[in-house]
Amino acid sequence: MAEEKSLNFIEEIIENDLKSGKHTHIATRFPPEPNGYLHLGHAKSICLNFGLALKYGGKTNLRFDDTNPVTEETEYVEGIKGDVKWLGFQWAEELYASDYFPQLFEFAVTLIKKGLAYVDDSTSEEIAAQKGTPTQPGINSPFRNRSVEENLALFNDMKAGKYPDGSKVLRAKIDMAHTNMLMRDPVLYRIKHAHHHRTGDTWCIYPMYDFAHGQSDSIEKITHSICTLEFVPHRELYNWCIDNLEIYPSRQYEFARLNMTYTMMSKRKLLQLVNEKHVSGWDDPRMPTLCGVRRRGYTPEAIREFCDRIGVAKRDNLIDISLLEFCVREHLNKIAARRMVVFDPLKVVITNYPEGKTETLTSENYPEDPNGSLREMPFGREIYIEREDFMEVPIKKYFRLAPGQMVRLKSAYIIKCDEIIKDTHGKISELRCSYIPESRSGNDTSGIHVKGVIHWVSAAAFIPIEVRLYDRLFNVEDMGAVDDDFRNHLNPESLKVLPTVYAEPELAHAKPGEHFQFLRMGYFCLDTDATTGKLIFNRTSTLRDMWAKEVKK
RNA sequence: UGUCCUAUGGUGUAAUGGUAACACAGCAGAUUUUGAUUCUGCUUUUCUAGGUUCGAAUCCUAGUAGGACAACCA
Repeated sequence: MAEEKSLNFIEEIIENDLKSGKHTHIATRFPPEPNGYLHLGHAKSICLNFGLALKYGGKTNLRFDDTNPVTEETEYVEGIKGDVKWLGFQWAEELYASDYFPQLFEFAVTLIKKGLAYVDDSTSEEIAAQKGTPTQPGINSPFRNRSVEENLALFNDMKAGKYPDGSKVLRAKIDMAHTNMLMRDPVLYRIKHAHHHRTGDTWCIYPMYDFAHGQSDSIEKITHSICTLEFVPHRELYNWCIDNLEIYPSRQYEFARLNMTYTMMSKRKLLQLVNEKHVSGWDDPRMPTLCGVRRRGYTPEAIREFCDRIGVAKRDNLIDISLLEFCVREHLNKIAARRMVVFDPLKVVITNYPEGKTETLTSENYPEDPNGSLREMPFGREIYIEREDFMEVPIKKYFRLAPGQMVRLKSAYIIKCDEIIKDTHGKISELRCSYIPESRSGNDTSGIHVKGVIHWVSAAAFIPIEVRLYDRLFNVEDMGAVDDDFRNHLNPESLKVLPTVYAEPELAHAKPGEHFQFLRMGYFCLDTDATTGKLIFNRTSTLRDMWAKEVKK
């Protein structure tokens, strides 16, 4: 029997609706506005909406909320579709709020005829002033009592393009003293003589979110319209429209959006980072965008697992980014092929290894898998090891290489450090070591046990590659709490490029989309900037590092 | 001096009137040809005050704290 997982509050609502017979099936939707790329916050919503339909045997539409032509572009539509697919979900139908413009126009006419909407000539400043404040009631617009006939004529003229932008709006006629600001005669339609990415120049009036979203849900017979908490006050208006239009009663439910430490999910601010070139683009591997984390090497499996673990509730949250990293490592540990790469090389000459001799050693690609494949690695008299893996004066508990000490070269031999060679500046330029011929991995008969195991590459056969090391984008834990400019908190060390590091030759065959673990260095993947002549790898994530913590103490 | 939403370890999420649990993080230890992985153990929790009840994290009331709402954005 499968372990019973407790339900989140939306699943509870759905199960009750199914049990009570209110619904026989469910329909959800994911409604992005095509004015930017999707980020991890959207991933939470995608996993929720698509996951619910999958779990309860319903369907999920992908609907673009494209009611504002001045900020929306086809480029974003394509990006969003690619991201949803990459995450692993398939929508039932690809739809656009703009498909409903004719229907939405008729809905507006219906409200006018019912005396529930009017054309207002007030300026946006005047309308704002009429609204009042959360603690003070608003006042009626002087145009509030126009006749149905006049409103109808005016609204048709708005549609016909007789008025310039901003000169008139259609407003709902509700209650300027309502405690909910959104119910104080909200704007339903505005004039924008702008080219729309789908409808072109057919329209010069566009519906507002509140007049498009609920009705679109209703048209598609969405049973559970799931959105984030900031739309809670909109629910009253959402229901008002549906009730007065007497259309299919979709219902809105709100959950808390995802917030994460050391990053930021505001699409507006992410766009600013892109435009001001603080990052290389929407898909910069430091960005919390889906295209960014994909380029960085995060897997859809890891992100889905993350979304599953963070849960769904109604209280504000700040998720520790280490949970995301945990999910990424958990998946990558299983699927990443192991390779050896030396970042900061220190030459080692094995003095008792015959000059001119080379041999081929094998090492496992997937050590977690007992039947995993092997790869071949050249070994010779001269190799490079990580400079960090040698200490002239070792600190306590250091069990790597030091004068007179032994260490194992991963999948090769045990070596002992005999001599240090320094350059004229006193910097260590080379190590002279001797190896134990009987200690070869696989048939070690030396009987010697060493605790330290380090990675290495052959000095005669390594290939140069570039690696890009990423760290958190911001150096403040809770970016939601900063009150000055968010750009003041960008982490200047979020990207470190190592143009030439030494990799084992097998890495030359790396293909886009493959994941690797560079032994002891982290998880990496080929960057999209890589060419056949120049291999560039992104560090997806570091490995957990208990030694670094030990050293700090 | 309004309306609405929310309050459980450091961070998240469960417990649906009946022994407060799980994950991440942190700390210790075991294993390890990656100081990784894996395994074991430990630290830490119901906002406050009343009330209902045999029994309250859960229900009620009040308070406190945090968040949302005054775009012709979504």
